[in-house]
Amino acid sequence: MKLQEAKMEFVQSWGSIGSSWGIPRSMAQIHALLLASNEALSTEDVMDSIKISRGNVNINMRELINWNLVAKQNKLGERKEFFSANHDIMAMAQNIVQERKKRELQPVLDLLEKLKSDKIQGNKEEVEHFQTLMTELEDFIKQLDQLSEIWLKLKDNFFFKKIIKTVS
Amino acid sequence: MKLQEAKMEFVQSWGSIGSSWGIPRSMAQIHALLLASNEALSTEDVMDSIKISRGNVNINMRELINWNLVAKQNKLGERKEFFSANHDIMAMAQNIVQERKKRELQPVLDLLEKLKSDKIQGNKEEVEHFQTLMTELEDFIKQLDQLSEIWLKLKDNFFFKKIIKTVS
DNA sequence: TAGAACTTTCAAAAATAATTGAAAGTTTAT
DNA sequence: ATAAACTTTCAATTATTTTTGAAAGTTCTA
Repeated sequence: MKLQEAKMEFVQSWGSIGSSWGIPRSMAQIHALLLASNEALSTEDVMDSIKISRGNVNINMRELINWNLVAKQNKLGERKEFFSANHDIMAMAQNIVQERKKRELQPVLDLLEKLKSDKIQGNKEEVEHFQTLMTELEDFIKQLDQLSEIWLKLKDNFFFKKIIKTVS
Repeated sequence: MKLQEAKMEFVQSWGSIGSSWGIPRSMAQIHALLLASNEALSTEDVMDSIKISRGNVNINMRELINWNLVAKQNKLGERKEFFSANHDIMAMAQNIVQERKKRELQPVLDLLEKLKSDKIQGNKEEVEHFQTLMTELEDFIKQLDQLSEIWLKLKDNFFFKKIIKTVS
């Protein structure tokens, strides 16, 4: 199998995976292409490789930059902009988690906060049931947060890793 | 604020949150409704509460049952089926994680496996770069797996919790 | 300051995903 | 066996999301 084919298969699959996690197919594909590429690519390189429009590359590249997954590069003597992925996979994952936490966990917390603080009127038992639910959901989300902290430690703390291994 | 309003606000929000995580809005809404409800509900109860069609309720309810988030119930003397959510939030989260792992992480692992095992032809340096990427992604996914194990422990092992607290 | 090289924007089009609803299927009671 | 009560299915419709591409905007060079 030629490298080019392998790369393209990877790009395709990463695209569909992203898609099922709520990340636009093109964004995931661009990311995969840059990850798999040794050197920085221009907008046109990307357009040609994955056959998508200029606008699409532009918009999704911006998003990847926002997520800190990709950075702009300049090549000496070239006017065009080039792009390269952050090749540290663990840092990459951290950024994705961070970003989704910010975008999608925060709204839940806000909602729960609001519904917990409001004085709710109704049948006592039912109100209690509802409020218990709100509290439990909040606890759960806090656990998720804690878990991502643990992961950070796990990632680069040898000592910590050992302890977990021992206890598990 | 009346309990009914609070519930409905929760149902709405849970719907949009689900939506942004790649879960159909109606499925998330039905789940929220059942979570917030003291007692089991019938298909018609759900149709009326969130104003969606019978078919929609049926299909999404089946999916919720597949995910082990909801169970069928029978009421004495009633012919209809009733549905109730699993009210243990942590178990619920576990099921969701499990389900997504199965559906979306497995395909990635299969892909990486395949691309790692194939003999890839091309410029040596580039091939190496590509293969390193594949290996790193695999490691990363394995870490995710490990993390979900740790979470299980964290959930119900007091001793473990303590240790983590100490080391963190 | 003109114009070439390049980037950004965004309304419209295309692709994808979710929902409807009525008909077909099933089960239960008499 | 029939009919009523209920559930399931799925082709067609509707809603949502993504992508396109051409025009507008920007920056650089001479």
